[in-house]
Amino acid sequence: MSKTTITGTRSESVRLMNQSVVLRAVHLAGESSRSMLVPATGLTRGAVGTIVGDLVDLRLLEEERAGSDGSPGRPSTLVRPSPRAVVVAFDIRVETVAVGVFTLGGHRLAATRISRDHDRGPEHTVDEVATIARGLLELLPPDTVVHGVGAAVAGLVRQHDQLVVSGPNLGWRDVPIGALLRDRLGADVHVAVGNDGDLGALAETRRGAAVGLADVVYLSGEVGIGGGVIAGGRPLTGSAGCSGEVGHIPVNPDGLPCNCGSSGCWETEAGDHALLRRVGRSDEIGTAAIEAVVHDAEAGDAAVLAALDEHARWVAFGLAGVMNTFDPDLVVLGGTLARIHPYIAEAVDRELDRRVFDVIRAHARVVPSELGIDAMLTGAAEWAWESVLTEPPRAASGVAASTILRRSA
Amino acid sequence: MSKTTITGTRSESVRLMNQSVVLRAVHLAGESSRSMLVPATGLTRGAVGTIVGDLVDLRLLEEERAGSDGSPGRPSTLVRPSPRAVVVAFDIRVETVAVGVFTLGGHRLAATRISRDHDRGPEHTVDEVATIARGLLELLPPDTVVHGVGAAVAGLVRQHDQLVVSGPNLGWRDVPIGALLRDRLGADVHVAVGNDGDLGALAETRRGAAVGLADVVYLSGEVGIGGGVIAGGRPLTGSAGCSGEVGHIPVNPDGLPCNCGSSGCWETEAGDHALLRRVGRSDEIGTAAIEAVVHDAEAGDAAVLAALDEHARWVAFGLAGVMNTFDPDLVVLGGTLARIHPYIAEAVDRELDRRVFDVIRAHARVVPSELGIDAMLTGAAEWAWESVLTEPPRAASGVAASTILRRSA
DNA sequence: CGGGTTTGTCGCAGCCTTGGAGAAACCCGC
DNA sequence: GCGGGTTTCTCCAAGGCTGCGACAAACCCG
Repeated sequence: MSKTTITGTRSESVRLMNQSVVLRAVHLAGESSRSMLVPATGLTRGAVGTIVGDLVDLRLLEEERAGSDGSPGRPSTLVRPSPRAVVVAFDIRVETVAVGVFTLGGHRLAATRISRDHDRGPEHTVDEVATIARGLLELLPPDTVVHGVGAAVAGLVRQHDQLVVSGPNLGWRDVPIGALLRDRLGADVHVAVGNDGDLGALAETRRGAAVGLADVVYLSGEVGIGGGVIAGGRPLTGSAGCSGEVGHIPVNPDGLPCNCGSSGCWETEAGDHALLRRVGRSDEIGTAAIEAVVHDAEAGDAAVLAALDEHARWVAFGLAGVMNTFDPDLVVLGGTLARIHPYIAEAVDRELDRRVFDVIRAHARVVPSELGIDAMLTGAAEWAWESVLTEPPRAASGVAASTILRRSA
Repeated sequence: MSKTTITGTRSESVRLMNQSVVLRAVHLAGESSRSMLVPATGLTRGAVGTIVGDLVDLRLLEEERAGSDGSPGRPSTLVRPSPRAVVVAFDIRVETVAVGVFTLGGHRLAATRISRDHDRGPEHTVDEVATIARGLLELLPPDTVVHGVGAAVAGLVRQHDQLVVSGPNLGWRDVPIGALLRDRLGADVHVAVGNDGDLGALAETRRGAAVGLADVVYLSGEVGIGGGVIAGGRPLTGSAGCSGEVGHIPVNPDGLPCNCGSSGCWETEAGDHALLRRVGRSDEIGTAAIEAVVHDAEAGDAAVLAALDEHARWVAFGLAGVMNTFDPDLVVLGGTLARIHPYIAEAVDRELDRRVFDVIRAHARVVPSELGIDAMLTGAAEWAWESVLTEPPRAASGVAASTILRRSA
């Protein structure tokens, strides 16, 4: 049960907060100059100077004397994320798994995606991704420091013990994914696990279609419909960290049974299965089947287009509820919803015009994802960085990449 | 469009934040001792001492040397909210309007509720409530200071201009309620306006069934179904301040038209009209009609009980979506939903067991409101205090009650 | 009257800000 | 091409504010 607590600020935490603010600013904006950080953080030149110094000492940032940029005045020192400070990100979804290494600032140094073996358990999946991660780390300079591990999982993640409580589409149940990854990569590495929808939302607000926006809803449609919400600039977590499961809003009293145990959930009407059902291909599954539908739509197949129109109405039916609930700046559609967006956008908009409050509709746009399939992986990296971003001195407990290589060998 | 900004902490703002923390602690806990405030705020004795001194100077708190309380040691100085520091709260709903005066700490000094004249416009309503407020203030000591005005309105409130954009059940549209109240009470008084559901949620987390909980959903069923959400300890606002309209989640593709322009909204299936329709009394409206239904249920009327059972399924149908969306600690039912709770609780629970994820269901309870009809008024007071709680020095710009009496005469 | 507890006060350390000196680049006029 | 003026940035020392810790005093109880 989550409780609210209020805590006073002690003077030592002022420095901590300002380190966090400066580091976050560089992380979000990428390479900056000291003088750009002054207005961005609201601190003075002096404070920025010492704090950047701290962060350089922690090997999180690098400074470089800049050459002239053509403008008058002395050029400001450049500040950039260190390319030796990285996190490892995992994206574990139904059909594929992906591994990536990301620097502070969100630059992707390397990434691999492979198809997932459905028949074997979570341990096998963890072994596989850990092996890939090792392979990626081997290619990096030996002084690279891993500051954390992030994992996006297509299932409900209970935050306090990082347990995948339920991943119906993965076939997982009560999988201690956080502990498994930690065991496989070294007990002292910091692991952050999140729901795929939540991390997709995080990624799109940091690196994608919703950069800088405070109220964002992300919808991923892979097999089911996952959701993630950024509210007031912060990820919505809920009591156990399981919020944002908008795919399981009941929308059809006469609907089909859902994997979750309920029936008539939004994802049973607006997910992949529903789409394939509507085009009369209930026996097919997976990305290939969806691609075939998109291909036929592109070719102008009237039956498919009609099915997409019907599908759009269901997408909008649920989306209207989500928008009236959250009053977002932006709704980002990922996965299948992004893929079919061109063919459903008009019908969705029409339905939303009718069902969403005018005040909300007036400013809320619905756009396809910018990050596409990489949203979750990017989000996992952002999630992994979060711990260092809030408390930069933790960077001191980062683990040398070489240590992880020895451990997992 | 809401944007995220990050700002560094300057040393002067530390004091501000700590004043806010101490004041908030006293506001929430009521009379405390200095020594109790030390663990509650995480500050040291010295800091608490000087900060309490500041707040006493601002006439927000009072100190009193305590007598012995039986425990060993020197009794700690008592700290309590000043009974002279008040806010005025308004609750404007469909059938009635209410006015109250609340001290810091949430104590209600006086309150009045009258029925609302449906046929006259918002200006008339504002005149009426302002007159009542004047009457209540006249009864208070002349050195009373009004630190703000809060209003709960049964409609969508756009925060940036405090406009009631849409209050279909009130018959209001684009009413500048904030400006009207300010004009009527004096231009220098701080006015905070909020949606009734949002303020109900605030009230229940501060003074009602959800005290101290971080993730709470409040549902008010008067004519429609209003909602309010506290997420991560903070009220969910959304981009324009119009979030939490869960009553307008579409739940029935074949549903009836809704006042909002859509159809099949949750409130068309779980609101008062739907209940009366199910018991075959579509021609009746209002609290009296609902009371009659409750009376018949109490008497064991089989048809009414069956209708309530059907109603319960619709209540749970929408509620399941809300719970999967927010993963709350607690759902608080207000208004009609609280009134009929005894007759629907079992059926609602059964349906939720089936439709809500187990992890969420395991900790989320559904309870009737503790504050009842006063929830919105209490929430309006809390909302009014919010500005002073965040920045205590603003108390210096409170307005003497006598000034308001002169102004509005 | 002694033990235990709480409070107030004082010096110390940490953090940020201010303001001035100095450095580095640009522009312009000679 | 060169030097002065301008702009912008960095660095440094002084100053103010804050919270922290330790001590002594105040207070209650047995």
